[in-house]
Amino acid sequence: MNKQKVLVVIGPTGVGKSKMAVALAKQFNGEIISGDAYQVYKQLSIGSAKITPNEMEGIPHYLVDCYDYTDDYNVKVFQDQARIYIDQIAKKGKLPIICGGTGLYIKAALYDYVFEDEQVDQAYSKYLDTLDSQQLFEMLVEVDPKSANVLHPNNARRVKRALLMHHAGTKKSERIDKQNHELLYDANIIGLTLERAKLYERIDKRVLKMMDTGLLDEIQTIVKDRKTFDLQSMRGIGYKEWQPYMEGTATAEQVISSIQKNTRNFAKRQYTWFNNQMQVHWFDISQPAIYEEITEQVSSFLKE
RNA sequence: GGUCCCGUAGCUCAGUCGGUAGAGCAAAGGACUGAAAAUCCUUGUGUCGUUGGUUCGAUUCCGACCGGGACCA
Repeated sequence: MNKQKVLVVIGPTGVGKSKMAVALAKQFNGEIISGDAYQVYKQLSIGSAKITPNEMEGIPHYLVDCYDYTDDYNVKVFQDQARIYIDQIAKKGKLPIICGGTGLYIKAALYDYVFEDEQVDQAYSKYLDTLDSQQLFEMLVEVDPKSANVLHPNNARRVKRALLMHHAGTKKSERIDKQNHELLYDANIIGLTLERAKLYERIDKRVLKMMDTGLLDEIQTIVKDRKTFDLQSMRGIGYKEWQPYMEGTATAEQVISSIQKNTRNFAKRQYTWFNNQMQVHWFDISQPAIYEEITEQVSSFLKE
Protein backbone atom coordinates (compact mmCIF):
# COMPACT_ATOMS: atom_id res chain seq x y z
CA MET A 1 0.00 0.00 0.00
CA ASN A 2 1.30 3.39 -1.00
CA LYS A 3 1.97 5.92 1.66
CA GLN A 4 -0.04 9.12 1.70
CA LYS A 5 1.78 12.01 0.06
CA VAL A 6 2.38 15.04 2.24
CA LEU A 7 4.01 18.29 1.24
CA VAL A 8 6.00 19.97 3.98
CA VAL A 9 7.27 23.55 4.03
CA ILE A 10 9.85 24.34 6.69
CA GLY A 11 12.56 26.92 7.31
CA PRO A 12 13.73 29.44 9.89
CA THR A 13 11.37 32.05 11.24
CA GLY A 14 10.88 34.98 8.92
CA VAL A 15 11.77 33.44 5.53
CA GLY A 16 8.22 33.48 4.22
CA LYS A 17 6.96 29.94 4.73
CA SER A 18 3.30 30.88 5.19
CA LYS A 19 3.13 32.79 1.94
CA MET A 20 4.84 30.01 0.02
CA ALA A 21 2.51 27.40 1.51
CA VAL A 22 -0.55 29.36 0.40
CA ALA A 23 0.84 29.71 -3.12
CA LEU A 24 1.56 25.98 -3.29
CA ALA A 25 -1.88 25.13 -1.89
CA LYS A 26 -3.51 27.15 -4.64
CA GLN A 27 -1.35 25.62 -7.31
CA PHE A 28 -1.68 22.01 -6.19
CA ASN A 29 -5.17 21.97 -4.65
CA GLY A 30 -3.99 21.68 -1.07
CA GLU A 31 -4.97 22.60 2.45
CA ILE A 32 -2.59 23.72 5.15
CA ILE A 33 -1.78 22.31 8.58
CA SER A 34 0.30 24.67 10.69
CA GLY A 35 3.34 23.01 12.28
CA ASP A 36 3.93 25.71 14.79
CA ALA A 37 3.85 25.67 18.58
CA TYR A 38 2.69 29.24 19.15
CA GLN A 39 0.38 30.24 16.31
CA VAL A 40 -2.26 27.96 17.83
CA TYR A 41 -3.04 30.44 20.59
CA LYS A 42 -6.00 32.70 19.80
CA GLN A 43 -4.76 35.70 21.77
CA LEU A 44 -1.20 35.52 20.43
CA SER A 45 -1.29 36.91 16.91
CA ILE A 46 1.17 39.72 16.31
CA GLY A 47 4.08 38.34 18.34
CA SER A 48 3.69 34.85 16.92
CA ALA A 49 3.62 36.22 13.36
CA LYS A 50 0.36 34.36 12.84
CA ILE A 51 -0.99 34.30 9.30
CA THR A 52 -3.98 36.64 8.92
CA PRO A 53 -7.35 35.54 7.44
CA ASN A 54 -6.61 37.84 4.54
CA GLU A 55 -3.24 36.20 3.85
CA MET A 56 -4.86 32.76 3.81
CA GLU A 57 -6.50 33.71 0.51
CA GLY A 58 -9.34 31.29 1.08
CA ILE A 59 -7.10 28.28 1.70
CA PRO A 60 -8.26 26.30 4.77
CA HIS A 61 -5.68 26.35 7.60
CA TYR A 62 -5.68 23.95 10.54
CA LEU A 63 -4.06 24.19 13.96
CA VAL A 64 -3.92 27.96 13.81
CA ASP A 65 -5.84 30.26 16.15
CA CYS A 66 -7.60 27.37 17.85
CA TYR A 67 -6.53 27.21 21.51
CA ASP A 68 -6.82 29.62 24.40
CA TYR A 69 -3.59 31.12 25.71
CA THR A 70 -4.29 29.46 29.06
CA ASP A 71 -4.20 26.01 27.41
CA ASP A 72 -1.07 23.89 27.23
CA TYR A 73 -0.17 22.66 23.77
CA ASN A 74 2.45 19.98 23.17
CA VAL A 75 3.95 17.51 20.70
CA LYS A 76 1.50 14.73 21.41
CA VAL A 77 -1.52 16.98 20.79
CA PHE A 78 0.07 18.21 17.58
CA GLN A 79 0.94 14.71 16.43
CA ASP A 80 -2.62 13.43 17.01
CA GLN A 81 -4.30 16.43 15.44
CA ALA A 82 -1.95 16.74 12.48
CA ARG A 83 -2.42 13.08 11.54
CA ILE A 84 -6.19 13.43 11.76
CA TYR A 85 -6.11 16.48 9.48
CA ILE A 86 -3.80 14.75 7.01
CA ASP A 87 -6.36 11.95 6.65
CA GLN A 88 -9.30 14.32 6.40
CA ILE A 89 -7.65 16.45 3.72
CA ALA A 90 -6.57 13.39 1.77
CA LYS A 91 -10.11 11.97 1.86
CA LYS A 92 -11.34 15.14 0.18
CA GLY A 93 -8.88 14.41 -2.61
CA LYS A 94 -6.71 17.33 -1.65
CA LEU A 95 -3.02 17.63 -0.88
CA PRO A 96 -2.10 17.94 2.81
CA ILE A 97 0.54 20.63 3.31
CA ILE A 98 2.30 21.01 6.65
CA CYS A 99 3.88 24.41 7.09
CA GLY A 100 5.77 25.52 10.15
CA GLY A 101 8.97 26.04 12.05
CA THR A 102 8.66 23.71 14.99
CA GLY A 103 10.97 20.90 13.99
CA LEU A 104 10.16 18.43 16.72
CA TYR A 105 6.42 18.68 16.11
CA ILE A 106 6.72 18.12 12.39
CA LYS A 107 9.13 15.24 12.76
CA ALA A 108 6.93 13.62 15.40
CA ALA A 109 3.94 13.76 13.08
CA LEU A 110 5.76 12.41 10.04
CA TYR A 111 7.83 9.71 11.73
CA ASP A 112 6.72 6.83 13.92
CA TYR A 113 7.29 8.65 17.18
CA VAL A 114 5.16 7.06 19.89
CA PHE A 115 3.72 9.02 22.78
CA GLU A 116 1.80 6.90 25.24
CA ASP A 117 -1.26 7.96 27.14
CA GLU A 118 0.13 8.73 30.51
CA GLN A 119 -0.98 10.54 33.62
CA VAL A 120 1.70 12.72 35.16
CA ASP A 121 2.08 11.94 38.84
CA GLN A 122 2.00 15.51 40.14
CA ALA A 123 3.30 14.59 43.57
CA TYR A 124 6.28 12.78 42.07
CA SER A 125 6.90 15.63 39.65
CA LYS A 126 6.94 18.13 42.50
CA TYR A 127 9.26 15.92 44.46
CA LEU A 128 11.67 15.86 41.52
CA ASP A 129 11.60 19.65 41.42
CA THR A 130 13.16 19.74 44.86
CA LEU A 131 16.26 17.91 43.61
CA ASP A 132 19.18 19.46 41.77
CA SER A 133 20.31 18.34 38.34
CA GLN A 134 23.11 16.20 39.76
CA GLN A 135 20.71 14.24 41.96
CA LEU A 136 18.21 13.83 39.13
CA PHE A 137 20.91 12.52 36.85
CA GLU A 138 22.12 10.01 39.42
CA MET A 139 18.57 8.70 39.76
CA LEU A 140 18.29 8.29 36.01
CA VAL A 141 21.59 6.43 35.84
CA GLU A 142 20.09 3.91 38.31
CA VAL A 143 16.75 3.56 36.60
CA ASP A 144 17.39 4.03 32.88
CA PRO A 145 21.15 4.04 32.21
CA LYS A 146 20.64 3.86 28.48
CA SER A 147 18.82 7.20 28.44
CA ALA A 148 21.20 8.72 30.97
CA ASN A 149 23.98 7.89 28.59
CA VAL A 150 22.62 10.12 25.86
CA LEU A 151 21.46 12.99 28.07
CA HIS A 152 23.70 15.70 29.46
CA PRO A 153 23.62 15.85 33.30
CA ASN A 154 22.98 19.61 33.20
CA ASN A 155 19.88 19.21 31.10
CA ALA A 156 17.60 18.82 34.10
CA ARG A 157 14.45 19.28 32.04
CA ARG A 158 15.14 16.23 29.89
CA VAL A 159 16.47 14.17 32.75
CA LYS A 160 13.32 14.88 34.74
CA ARG A 161 11.11 13.92 31.80
CA ALA A 162 12.98 10.63 31.45
CA LEU A 163 12.39 9.95 35.13
CA LEU A 164 8.68 10.69 34.73
CA MET A 165 8.48 8.27 31.81
CA HIS A 166 10.06 5.56 33.89
CA HIS A 167 7.69 6.39 36.75
CA ALA A 168 4.71 6.15 34.37
CA GLY A 169 5.66 2.61 33.41
CA THR A 170 7.78 2.62 30.25
CA LYS A 171 11.34 3.88 30.15
CA LYS A 172 12.31 6.47 27.61
CA SER A 173 14.89 4.15 26.09
CA GLU A 174 12.31 1.35 25.78
CA ARG A 175 9.89 3.63 23.97
CA ILE A 176 12.54 4.72 21.50
CA ASP A 177 13.72 1.16 20.91
CA LYS A 178 10.18 0.16 19.96
CA GLN A 179 10.19 2.56 17.05
CA ASN A 180 11.59 1.92 13.58
CA HIS A 181 12.54 5.54 13.01
CA GLU A 182 10.87 5.68 9.65
CA LEU A 183 8.50 7.99 7.81
CA LEU A 184 4.81 7.12 7.98
CA TYR A 185 4.06 9.29 4.97
CA ASP A 186 5.56 9.95 1.58
CA ALA A 187 6.81 13.35 2.65
CA ASN A 188 8.40 15.91 0.37
CA ILE A 189 10.15 18.42 2.58
CA ILE A 190 10.83 21.82 1.11
CA GLY A 191 13.11 24.14 3.05
CA LEU A 192 13.21 27.86 2.45
CA THR A 193 16.51 29.49 3.27
CA LEU A 194 18.30 32.79 3.00
CA GLU A 195 21.85 34.00 3.57
CA ARG A 196 22.31 34.37 7.32
CA ALA A 197 23.06 38.12 7.39
CA LYS A 198 20.03 38.87 5.22
CA LEU A 199 17.78 36.68 7.33
CA TYR A 200 18.89 38.45 10.50
CA GLU A 201 18.24 41.80 8.91
CA ARG A 202 14.76 40.63 7.95
CA ILE A 203 14.12 39.37 11.47
CA ASP A 204 15.18 42.67 13.06
CA LYS A 205 12.90 44.58 10.74
CA ARG A 206 10.00 42.23 11.33
CA VAL A 207 10.16 42.85 15.08
CA LEU A 208 9.99 46.61 14.50
CA LYS A 209 7.04 46.04 12.23
CA MET A 210 5.32 44.03 14.96
CA MET A 211 5.69 47.05 17.22
CA ASP A 212 4.08 49.27 14.59
CA THR A 213 1.25 46.78 14.20
CA GLY A 214 0.50 46.90 17.93
CA LEU A 215 2.53 44.23 19.69
CA LEU A 216 2.57 46.19 22.93
CA ASP A 217 -1.23 46.56 22.87
CA GLU A 218 -1.54 42.82 22.33
CA ILE A 219 0.66 42.16 25.37
CA GLN A 220 -1.23 44.62 27.54
CA THR A 221 -4.60 43.08 26.84
CA ILE A 222 -3.29 39.60 27.68
CA VAL A 223 -1.25 40.33 30.77
CA LYS A 224 -3.46 40.57 33.81
CA ASP A 225 -0.81 40.07 36.48
CA ARG A 226 2.65 38.61 36.89
CA LYS A 227 1.33 35.07 36.92
CA THR A 228 0.30 35.46 33.30
CA PHE A 229 3.97 35.15 32.38
CA ASP A 230 4.05 31.68 33.96
CA LEU A 231 1.72 30.35 31.28
CA GLN A 232 3.34 28.13 28.70
CA SER A 233 1.98 30.31 25.90
CA MET A 234 3.74 33.32 27.36
CA ARG A 235 7.14 31.65 27.15
CA GLY A 236 7.27 32.40 23.46
CA ILE A 237 9.65 34.88 21.89
CA GLY A 238 7.97 38.26 21.57
CA TYR A 239 6.00 37.72 24.79
CA LYS A 240 8.27 36.57 27.61
CA GLU A 241 10.63 39.49 27.02
CA TRP A 242 7.94 41.95 28.17
CA GLN A 243 7.93 40.77 31.76
CA PRO A 244 10.76 43.09 32.90
CA TYR A 245 9.09 45.96 31.04
CA MET A 246 5.80 45.33 32.85
CA GLU A 247 7.69 45.22 36.12
CA GLY A 248 9.42 48.48 35.32
CA THR A 249 12.95 47.11 35.07
CA ALA A 250 13.46 47.42 31.32
CA THR A 251 12.72 49.96 28.62
CA ALA A 252 10.77 49.17 25.47
CA GLU A 253 13.99 49.59 23.48
CA GLN A 254 15.73 46.95 25.59
CA VAL A 255 12.80 44.58 25.17
CA ILE A 256 12.78 45.07 21.41
CA SER A 257 16.45 44.28 20.99
CA SER A 258 16.04 41.31 23.28
CA ILE A 259 13.22 39.97 21.09
CA GLN A 260 15.36 40.50 18.01
CA LYS A 261 18.30 38.67 19.55
CA ASN A 262 16.17 35.74 20.77
CA THR A 263 14.55 35.43 17.37
CA ARG A 264 17.96 35.34 15.67
CA ASN A 265 19.19 32.68 18.10
CA PHE A 266 16.02 30.70 17.48
CA ALA A 267 16.47 30.84 13.71
CA LYS A 268 19.95 29.36 14.13
CA ARG A 269 18.60 26.50 16.26
CA GLN A 270 15.95 25.82 13.64
CA TYR A 271 18.68 25.43 11.01
CA THR A 272 20.52 22.99 13.26
CA TRP A 273 17.39 20.86 13.55
CA PHE A 274 16.34 20.93 9.91
CA ASN A 275 19.85 20.34 8.64
CA ASN A 276 20.45 17.36 10.88
CA GLN A 277 17.11 15.80 11.69
CA MET A 278 15.24 15.81 8.40
CA GLN A 279 15.78 15.22 4.70
CA VAL A 280 15.22 18.67 3.28
CA HIS A 281 15.26 20.01 -0.28
CA TRP A 282 16.55 23.53 0.25
CA PHE A 283 15.65 26.54 -1.88
CA ASP A 284 17.26 29.96 -1.49
CA ILE A 285 14.47 32.53 -1.61
CA SER A 286 16.77 35.25 -2.91
CA GLN A 287 17.16 33.34 -6.19
CA PRO A 288 15.04 34.80 -9.00
CA ALA A 289 13.22 31.70 -10.27
CA ILE A 290 12.64 30.21 -6.84
CA TYR A 291 8.89 29.70 -7.20
CA GLU A 292 9.24 27.95 -10.58
CA GLU A 293 11.94 25.66 -9.22
CA ILE A 294 9.81 24.68 -6.26
CA THR A 295 6.65 24.04 -8.26
CA GLU A 296 8.64 21.94 -10.70
CA GLN A 297 10.11 19.90 -7.86
CA VAL A 298 6.67 19.45 -6.27
CA SER A 299 5.13 18.44 -9.60
CA SER A 300 7.58 15.63 -10.07
CA PHE A 301 7.10 14.54 -6.47
CA LEU A 302 3.33 14.30 -7.02
CA LYS A 303 3.75 12.30 -10.24
CA GLU A 304 5.89 9.58 -8.66
C1' G B 1 46.52 77.07 26.02
C1' G B 2 47.50 73.79 30.71
C1' U B 3 46.70 69.30 33.82
C1' C B 4 44.81 64.42 34.17
C1' C B 5 42.32 59.89 32.44
C1' C B 6 41.08 56.44 28.50
C1' G B 7 42.37 53.91 23.64
C1' U B 8 43.28 45.49 24.35
C1' A B 9 38.38 40.01 20.58
C1' G B 10 32.21 42.51 16.84
C1' C B 11 30.62 45.25 21.94
C1' U B 12 31.64 46.36 27.43
C1' C B 13 35.96 45.82 29.99
C1' A B 14 40.00 42.80 32.91
C1' G B 15 45.22 41.90 32.82
C1' U B 16 50.50 41.35 32.04
C1' C B 17 55.44 44.09 39.18
C1' G B 18 58.58 43.73 30.92
C1' G B 19 58.68 37.04 28.50
C1' U B 20 53.15 38.64 22.44
C1' A B 21 46.69 38.15 26.68
C1' G B 22 41.20 36.70 29.14
C1' A B 23 36.01 37.32 31.14
C1' G B 24 30.86 38.64 30.14
C1' C B 25 27.75 39.70 26.08
C1' A B 26 27.39 39.04 20.77
C1' A B 27 28.63 35.29 17.05
C1' A B 28 29.47 30.19 15.11
C1' G B 29 28.73 24.81 15.52
C1' G B 30 26.12 20.70 17.89
C1' A B 31 22.33 17.70 20.77
C1' C B 32 17.17 17.12 20.80
C1' U B 33 10.96 11.64 21.33
C1' G B 34 4.94 14.97 26.07
C1' A B 35 7.49 23.11 27.95
C1' A B 36 10.81 22.61 21.61
C1' A B 37 9.68 30.16 20.18
C1' A B 38 11.78 25.35 25.37
C1' U B 39 16.16 22.97 27.50
C1' C B 40 21.27 21.78 27.17
C1' C B 41 26.62 21.19 25.27
C1' U B 42 31.15 22.98 22.62
C1' U B 43 34.18 27.00 20.48
C1' G B 44 38.17 33.00 22.36
C1' U B 45 44.90 35.16 17.53
C1' G B 46 43.30 39.83 18.60
C1' U B 47 48.49 44.98 13.94
C1' C B 48 46.93 44.97 22.96
C1' G B 49 45.66 53.39 18.89
C1' U B 50 50.26 54.97 15.67
C1' U B 51 55.37 55.84 15.88
C1' G B 52 60.27 56.38 17.97
C1' G B 53 63.37 55.07 22.38
C1' U B 54 65.24 51.96 26.63
C1' U B 55 65.86 46.48 26.79
C1' C B 56 68.23 40.07 25.00
C1' G B 57 62.90 40.92 24.71
C1' A B 58 57.63 46.08 25.06
C1' U B 59 50.86 45.35 24.65
C1' U B 60 53.23 46.39 29.56
C1' C B 61 58.39 51.48 31.05
C1' C B 62 59.70 56.57 28.64
C1' G B 63 58.83 60.39 24.54
C1' A B 64 56.02 62.26 20.49
C1' C B 65 51.73 62.06 17.64
C1' C B 66 46.44 60.71 16.51
C1' G B 67 41.46 59.83 18.47
C1' G B 68 37.87 60.17 22.77
C1' G B 69 36.63 62.21 27.64
C1' A B 70 37.05 65.16 32.25
C1' C B 71 38.80 69.31 34.83
C1' C B 72 41.55 74.17 35.16
C1' A B 73 42.14 78.78 32.64
